[in-house]
Amino acid sequence: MTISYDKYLNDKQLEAVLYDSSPLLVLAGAGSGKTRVITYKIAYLIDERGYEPGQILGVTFTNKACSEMKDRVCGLLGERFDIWIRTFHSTAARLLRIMGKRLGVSGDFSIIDQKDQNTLIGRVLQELNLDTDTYQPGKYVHLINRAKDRLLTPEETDLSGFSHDPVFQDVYAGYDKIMRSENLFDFGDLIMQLSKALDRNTDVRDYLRNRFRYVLVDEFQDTNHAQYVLIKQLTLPEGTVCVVGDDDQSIYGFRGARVENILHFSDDYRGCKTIKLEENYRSYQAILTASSKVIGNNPGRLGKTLFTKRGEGEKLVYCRSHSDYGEARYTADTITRLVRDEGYKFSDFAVFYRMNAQSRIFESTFTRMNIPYTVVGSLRFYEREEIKDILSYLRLALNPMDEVALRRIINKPPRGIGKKTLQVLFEETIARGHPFHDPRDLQGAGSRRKNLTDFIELMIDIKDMMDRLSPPDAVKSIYRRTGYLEWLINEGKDEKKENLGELYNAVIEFASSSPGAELVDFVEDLSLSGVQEFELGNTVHLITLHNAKGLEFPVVFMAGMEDGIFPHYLAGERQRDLQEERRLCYVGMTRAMEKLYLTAARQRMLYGRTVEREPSIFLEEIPKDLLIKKEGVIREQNGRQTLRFTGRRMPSFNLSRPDADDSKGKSGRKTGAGIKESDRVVHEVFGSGIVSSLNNDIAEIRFDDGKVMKFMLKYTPIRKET
DNA sequence: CCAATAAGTGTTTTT
DNA sequence: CACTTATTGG
Repeated sequence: MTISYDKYLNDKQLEAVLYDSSPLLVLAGAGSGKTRVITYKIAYLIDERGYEPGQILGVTFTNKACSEMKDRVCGLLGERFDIWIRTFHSTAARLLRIMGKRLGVSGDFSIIDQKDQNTLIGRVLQELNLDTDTYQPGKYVHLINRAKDRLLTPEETDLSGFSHDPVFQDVYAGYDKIMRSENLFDFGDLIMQLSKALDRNTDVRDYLRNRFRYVLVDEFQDTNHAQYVLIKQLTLPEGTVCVVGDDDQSIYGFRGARVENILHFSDDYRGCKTIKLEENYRSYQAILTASSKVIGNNPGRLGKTLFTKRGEGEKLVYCRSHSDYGEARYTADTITRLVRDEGYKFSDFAVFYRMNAQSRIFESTFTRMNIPYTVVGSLRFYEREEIKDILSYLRLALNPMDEVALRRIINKPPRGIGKKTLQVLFEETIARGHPFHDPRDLQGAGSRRKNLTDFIELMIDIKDMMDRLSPPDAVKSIYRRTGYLEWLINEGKDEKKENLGELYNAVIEFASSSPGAELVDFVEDLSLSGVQEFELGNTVHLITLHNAKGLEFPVVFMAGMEDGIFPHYLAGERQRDLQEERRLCYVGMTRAMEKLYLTAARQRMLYGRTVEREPSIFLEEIPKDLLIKKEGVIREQNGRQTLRFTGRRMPSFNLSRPDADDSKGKSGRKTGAGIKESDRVVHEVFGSGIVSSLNNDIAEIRFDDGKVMKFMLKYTPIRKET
């Protein structure tokens, strides 16, 4: 089958898809069809270059990006479960689990998150007799994570170049000792341990090089040193690799990302080819010009200039209100007006903010104004107490050395096991290097001993249930056997009870989407915060700027455009940090397709007190002739206070909507709408066919050449035949 | 051991 | 403000 790639890609995109005679660096500007290039490239490699699906590895950063890429590849190629499309961390975790034996690494580790790290560091500090006031656990968690990003182990002789903290090395060593003895991995370990293990076992490294013949890396500007080294280990010297990124969208420096990796790429991969994608299919020109001006204040950029053929579009609007409430009110009013007068749906809007705490005022205001909304990703599912608790039961059953999990749930629900009894258990088991449930060793504990033996029995039962029952049944049994569900009911914790229901649903979903998978795999997914996002429906999205990357919306509000919030005051002094804030601003602005509103408040409630705020410096960087300024003020009217906004409303140009008729299909948005069973359709790649069945958004299509394939309709580039 | 209450504290972004 | 930790009394 020959795909007519040139029909669906512009010249640069096409070049990037077809080029495979040396390593490839694609500098993809915002909205330039980056994901489209990656997915078509995968299709090209398989269809034209003789790669087996299983020989391709696609690496992304977030679970969201990962599932989108999976879906889009699925839309293009049908279901191909054997293509590895995973996040960095899940790739590493999976490889460690599969290859653990050959790598000399225990494959059944548990994964701990930052909160767990914090409590663990707390214990280390206690053991070292350091008081947690002067030596803050959080600081050491951060330092340890950054060290791991740079592949620095605690054995490193020269950590002085990394941190001058006098006790850092001791804390790191103490932390590492516990991690190893309890068989725990943090996020940094997943990458670092794998990389180090591949260095020690070059046979495995060579095996993997051969297995993953072509590697694609998305959001390359967000890779840290360790991740880049890992990529090099997997792809050098052959260099069958394609990395895609945008130095202007690097916003994860605070967790070790190095934009420099893009700059070094051509040094490490000699003869590498660079292709820039600068045509933007998302936004009107006014939005692009304004955001280009802002990002233009950053020095040392590789330099791209985005352009669009879509036309100038409307000016940006900046509204400064008297308070945070006024800001929310202005946003709500504008949304209501645009829905009423210009035919927008609620799902066309997004409100971006710098800190999660900013969402509250929007939530309450939107509720009052009857605007449906969804807060995206603020309290991640797995971070909820009850979810982590159940997860800890599973973790502990799988890894009896996992003291972090043990401490968490041993008395939840209350089992009469307090500090003293716990101490006895530790002294007799884990401290001696035994799993906690080794019954040989349980001597002390006096009258509380029964409580402990009961608990040990409980955990053995849980392990047994996990081995015997299907994942959903096992989880349900654990709810009951632990007494956890009953406890929640008795305590009247309805919401938590609901969440356990959701967790159960997620397990069912998991079991049906990957048949044969075990609870271990689910635990791993959950630990890496990979829970499927539920359908958002027709709602306004409230979302942090960081989470907004990769998304797009017809109308965007950027809230809290105030000095101290954005740029955030903690990013203040260092120029590096300010530049990252500016890139964050750029990312936010370039999410907008049609209308972009920037809002601020003169004063707002922050941490319990009201503070005065000046406008963000980024506002001054937007050309004046592209910005309409408004002011929200309180007016006394008939003794009542009302809110008014100065400045004229923008004239409604009623421009054609970008995705109204995207006949060239190059923007890759919005596909498969309104398709029914037995419709004749044209698939962008495979040509004409008929929909032979359709359920749950999965369409089976019988193509005219007799081929039958299944597609996820939401992302499949098809339309009705005309 | 545990639940309830009081005092205290530290505030970004996320795999 | 919201969340964590320390203290108290049962």
